[in-house]
Amino acid sequence: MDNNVDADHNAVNGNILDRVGLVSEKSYHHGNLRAALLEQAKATVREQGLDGLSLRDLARQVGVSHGAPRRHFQDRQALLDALAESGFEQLGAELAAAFEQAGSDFGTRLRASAAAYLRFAINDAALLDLMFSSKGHDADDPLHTAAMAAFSPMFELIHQGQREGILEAGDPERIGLVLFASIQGTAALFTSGMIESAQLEQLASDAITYFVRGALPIP
Amino acid sequence: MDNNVDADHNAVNGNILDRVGLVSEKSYHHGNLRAALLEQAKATVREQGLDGLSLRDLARQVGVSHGAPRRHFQDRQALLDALAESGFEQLGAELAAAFEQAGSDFGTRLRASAAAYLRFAINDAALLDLMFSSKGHDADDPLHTAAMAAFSPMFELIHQGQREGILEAGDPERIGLVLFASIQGTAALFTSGMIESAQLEQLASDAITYFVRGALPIP
DNA sequence: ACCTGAACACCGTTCAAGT
DNA sequence: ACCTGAACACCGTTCAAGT
Repeated sequence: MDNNVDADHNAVNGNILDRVGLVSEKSYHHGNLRAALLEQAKATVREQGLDGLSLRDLARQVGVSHGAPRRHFQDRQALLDALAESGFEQLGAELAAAFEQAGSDFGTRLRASAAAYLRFAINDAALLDLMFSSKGHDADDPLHTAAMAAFSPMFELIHQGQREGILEAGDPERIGLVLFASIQGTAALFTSGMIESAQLEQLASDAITYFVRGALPIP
Repeated sequence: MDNNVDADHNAVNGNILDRVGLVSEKSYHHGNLRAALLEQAKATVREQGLDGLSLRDLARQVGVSHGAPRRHFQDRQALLDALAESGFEQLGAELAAAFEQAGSDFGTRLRASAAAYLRFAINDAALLDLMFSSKGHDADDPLHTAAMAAFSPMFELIHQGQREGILEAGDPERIGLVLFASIQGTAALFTSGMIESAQLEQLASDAITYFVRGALPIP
């Protein structure tokens, strides 16, 4: 086998030995430091919030020197950006899973997807905050792409609703953005403490009902 | 006059001399440091973002030693909380102003208020982020109160819509939260860079249209 | 290619001391 | 009552040196 070429070409994100699990846990010095840092960062943000995250702490917890992370993230902001991006990937996966497990009924799919979104907001409030924080975002920001990819099950759902005559015609992305905003706003009201868990369920239900009614075809 | 008693009772937020403007600009050492810090913090957050805000910098810019802010804000978080609260006060004032200047038509008032909200989001994106950031918020958090107070013109608007038969019956706060979430979500999609300025107007318009349709009485 | 460890400038927080 | 300034522990970033 000529796995040499492959390893050199894409050596950052873990090598074959790691994937097969043949490398001991202390082999951070080769291959998977980037992933380990992100994983630990995510856990820390969940437990301590964004302010509890320090590069030096991270390096300590993962067992490397404080200068090591620099090889994988140019600075703290680069790590936060990567963390946000991986957050969108996870959110997208959970939305897609909820979408698929919900059967084929439009309303059921919509409610299941929204519930998955809000579950993410509840479990990883600080991460969701980071994902929607206002940094200098260019138009072709990878985060923009990741966010739209994550929400793509919702856009697909809009398309289904249109095919079935439940939703009005029009650009599915334009209509989907209204749904996106509504769900994200609901999540934000909860993570920021404006509403309690008890009100969240009611608000989420209302938001979806209003959206569906609002997007009804005008007959 | 016995203004001694009054001054002692409420000496933090500037004294009579300040209000009348009889105190020179270098009199920070007496009375208005807290307000000066908040004002400078708001400007810095607007120009540099939240990460550009440092207590020591603030103290420097205001012309006071780095230990001085502690007299008015126990720690950095306390200053951020106060900043968020003052942000809600400003947002509330701007919503109320837009509400009043919009005449008496329900739709006009609704669009004007939403536009004012989004104007705030555009001008002070980082501040809005801070206002909705996920810290440890109790149920009786002053921020919760400030947010609801800020949005109260919207709740009043819901009430008007119900009186005029444009909106369905029900708890105005419950219905208003759907509108709140929708507008805040729209703002978040913009401040986080998910949509561009060009799309913002379209999304805002759609969000309001869908809300009004969604909250229509079911005849 | 990846990691270490010293060095630097900066920060938040505390606290005795000043007025 | 309010502010100063030294002190402390910690942080992000840089960079020569190691393997």
